[in-house]
Amino acid sequence: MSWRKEQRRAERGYHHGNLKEALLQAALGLIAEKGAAGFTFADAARMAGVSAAAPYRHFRDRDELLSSIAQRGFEQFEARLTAAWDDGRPDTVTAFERVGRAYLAFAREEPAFYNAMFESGLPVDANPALQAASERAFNIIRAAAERLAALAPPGTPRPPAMMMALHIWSMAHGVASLFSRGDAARRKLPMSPDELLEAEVLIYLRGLGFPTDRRPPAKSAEPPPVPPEASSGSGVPPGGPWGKPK
Amino acid sequence: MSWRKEQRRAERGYHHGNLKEALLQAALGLIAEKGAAGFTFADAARMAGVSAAAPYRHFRDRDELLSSIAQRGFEQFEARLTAAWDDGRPDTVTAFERVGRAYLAFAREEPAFYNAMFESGLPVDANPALQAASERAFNIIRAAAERLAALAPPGTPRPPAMMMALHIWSMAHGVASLFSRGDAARRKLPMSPDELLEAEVLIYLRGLGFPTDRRPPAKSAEPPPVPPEASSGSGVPPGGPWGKPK
DNA sequence: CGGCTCATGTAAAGCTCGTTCACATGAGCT
DNA sequence: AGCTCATGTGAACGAGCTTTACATGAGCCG
Repeated sequence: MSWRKEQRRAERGYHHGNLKEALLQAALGLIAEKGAAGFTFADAARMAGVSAAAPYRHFRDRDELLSSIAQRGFEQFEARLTAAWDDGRPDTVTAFERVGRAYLAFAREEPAFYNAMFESGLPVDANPALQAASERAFNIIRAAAERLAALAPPGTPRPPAMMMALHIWSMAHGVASLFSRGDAARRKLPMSPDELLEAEVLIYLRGLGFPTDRRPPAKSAEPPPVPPEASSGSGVPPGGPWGKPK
Repeated sequence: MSWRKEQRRAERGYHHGNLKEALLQAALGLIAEKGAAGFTFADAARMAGVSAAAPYRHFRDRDELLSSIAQRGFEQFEARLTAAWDDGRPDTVTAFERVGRAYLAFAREEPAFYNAMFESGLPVDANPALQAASERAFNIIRAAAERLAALAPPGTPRPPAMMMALHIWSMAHGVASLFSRGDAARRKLPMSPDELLEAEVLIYLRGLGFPTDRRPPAKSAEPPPVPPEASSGSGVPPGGPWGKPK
């Protein structure tokens, strides 16, 4: 069985040339397959065709590899959230919902990153760079919440943007971890995780007094038509975000 | 170092007498300390004062021990949620919020159980007993949501109880995993996880049209934390669930 | 070109863990 | 008293993590 390794060596020489990147890619694949817990340093080395000790030239230990992946994940996460937010276009509520969907999409499409970021149990605050990356990502949600809070219907107390951001984050994370990943996704649900989160966010926003059943006329003024129902007895618009009751 | 084991043996004889339970307790302690990932079968055996092979007389493998703990956790979880719900007394909304707090309290006070149940990555659907226990716990939330849904203000579409239950679950789980456990709890927040979740749930319920600023006249106590200044024009209570804006 | 140096890779070894196996012990029944 | 079987032991295997001493060769300097 040794000819395999010999051949690899023959193909690429004694030095790999790009081992660090190769290890990251290998780890990413392994984590996607078996989870951060199941991934092994040795496997990554094997996959890259080097000895088990080689990775230590590039990462202090297994945790540092995991950390690197998590950090990279937070960066991509931030990028995707930023793109989804698109600076609040075409209107704040629409963009806000798009951020929520982007959160779920990331969790679904990048299970390895998501796992390393949120489910690997590595101490986020141990690595300053990691913590910073994590905060940058959260700040997108926070900035969006800030804009949303500024739209609070007149006459109502303005909700703290930070609180809103934390709420939205917890909803997205809760839905993602419980229903949108791995075998958790196998739970039988009356609706898709995306729909579930969208409804949740909409109901929440309505609870804050935002008009959510209809979008403002796109381009112009944000401070939108407060739905007439808002002044009625219960303040609840007809037809819930979950669609029409059957 | 061997005198240690010898002495243990001398104290308790060849047979432990209650090894299964001792292992469960040991594992619980270890998981609380180092997480489900960090816990080792060997450590549990050591802690119980037996050889590394002894546990295999009581558990097929490490996963089965973890599974047992998770199951026990779900049972305690169910018990606590049931107690908190108290069949909806003194009123549905109050009881509902109490369930939310019980969720967080459990996550905080029983980190080992919570870890095994939700963060250990073990396949819930692999073990039927485990799955059943998990479902029983969820059914408490679901039953509570059912009752709450029945209270939907007249004239509004009744929200699907299942959806409400999933929403509440995701909020509680999201807050618990992000802010209420381990080093995640070290994130600096403008409010406690309990307050965060309570506000989140209240806003959500308000989004569904439930009156949340004041409880229905409970027969007994039910001290109103907020002065009853509720009578602005917009149908939105002044002073959000997050308290007074400063 | 020749030689030096240092980043990068290797092999071997020590440790822990999970797991299995053959064997030991003794509690409880007959 | 003797049997039996559940329960515990020790040794052993393979695998992973990590360190250490050594090997290789790419890039640089004269």
